[in-house]
Amino acid sequence: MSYRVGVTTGPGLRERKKERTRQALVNSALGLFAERGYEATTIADIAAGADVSTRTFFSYFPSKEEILFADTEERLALALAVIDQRGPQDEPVDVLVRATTTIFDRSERFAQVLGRAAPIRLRMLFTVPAVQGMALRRLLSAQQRLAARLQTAFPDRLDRVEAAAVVGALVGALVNTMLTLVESPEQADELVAGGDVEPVLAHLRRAVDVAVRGIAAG
Amino acid sequence: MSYRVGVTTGPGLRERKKERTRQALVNSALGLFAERGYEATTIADIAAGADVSTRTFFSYFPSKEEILFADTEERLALALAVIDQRGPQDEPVDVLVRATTTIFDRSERFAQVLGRAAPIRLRMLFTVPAVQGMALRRLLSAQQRLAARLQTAFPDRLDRVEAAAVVGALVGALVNTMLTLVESPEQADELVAGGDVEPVLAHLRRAVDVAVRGIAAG
DNA sequence: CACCATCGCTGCACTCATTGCAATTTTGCA
DNA sequence: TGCAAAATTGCAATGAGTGCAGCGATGGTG
Repeated sequence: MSYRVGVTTGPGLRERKKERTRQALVNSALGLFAERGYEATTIADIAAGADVSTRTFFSYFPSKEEILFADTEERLALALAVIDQRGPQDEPVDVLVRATTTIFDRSERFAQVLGRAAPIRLRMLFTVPAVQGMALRRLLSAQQRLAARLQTAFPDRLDRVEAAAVVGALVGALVNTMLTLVESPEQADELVAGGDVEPVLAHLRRAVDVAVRGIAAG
Repeated sequence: MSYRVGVTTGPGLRERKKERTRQALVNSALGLFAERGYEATTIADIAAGADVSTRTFFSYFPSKEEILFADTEERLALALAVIDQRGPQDEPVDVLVRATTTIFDRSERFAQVLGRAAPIRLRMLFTVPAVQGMALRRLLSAQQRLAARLQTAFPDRLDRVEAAAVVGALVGALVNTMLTLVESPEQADELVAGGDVEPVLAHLRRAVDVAVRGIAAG
């Protein structure tokens, strides 16, 4: 058993290759989804496009849906980090709103900075039930993690239940509002394609406001 | 073309037979799910248990998941009705909370009055991703309908976006809290099997409170 | 009552996602 | 160079879901 001292041995060839294959799969999938649509693309197609066997696809992603969410973990991590960096004067709300809008800013929001995945995913969200289901399951799990982290950041302001309720209220308001504003894949496409984003954002701000000030505040 | 006057001709034989088959399918499915679990039950099994062909299953339910939700429409209708019956003095919050707790009372809450479906569904919710996804999709759609109805009930208090935000906040808080409180299928089983429900309800009341008074109220 | 247009049920063939298994190939390291 | 672990692959099988065409039951109609 020898130790690797001195040299910064990055990830070995194995790791790098694996990462490349992963990327190839994601690229292949996104390309095909965008071109022919989700249903019309088989896993065999995706694998072929990445030069691996069909069977190998499943050692990278457990299902066809998952590949559309390959980038989300990292975005959640970003939001969690925002929570960790609470200032001493911050209220839980401040931090949470900041974290949440970070996600929205960098994701379901509109193309520019975004990777390729988000716009395609957004479209599939409207057209493929399985994808919508997966998105919602991930959203719920993300909420749980946000709540846990928020509670950690404010140990003497919140208990677990309060944290969950707070996160749920904010995210719930945002999501339901978003769905009300953007009802069809066409509208989604339009926004992604650089439509006028401001009115949507304005409404989302109102949604945040409702959650923050309470339903009763009307 | 003749008119059916006088006699109250109920649904014809065709309809009645169809309804019976539908019930048979639901019963068969629930029985098998409870007995062997969801994955271990094939659609062929379900169909066999209802004395119809496999193919016929799909003319009643579009997918295996759907059969677990055969009873939900009616419960949503109940909640919508509660909204319609707003009193002149009611605030939107009052009505909404009343409607929402109606749903919780009669469903994901605990066995007693409930049909057979709810407890089984609750268990599958934790163990079968596809079922969870379906549940969340339905929940979102229910939120949209609740929002629309609430807006109709308070035309000059709410616009569509506010209504969506309000409903989203309340339901979001409830759902995320619920998930925090009940984390495993075992806990769910326990509650359904008549465990002590009061502490859970107490927490849910706090969640409602958070949503009503606002995240900031801490 | 006989007749016909629907409607529902069924079997069949097919596509595709997903999984377990066993054989083979690649990579990391001694 | 040589071996053990890890990754890739092909193969076979299961099960969900769909389109299609034939067949019998049902509900009027004359």
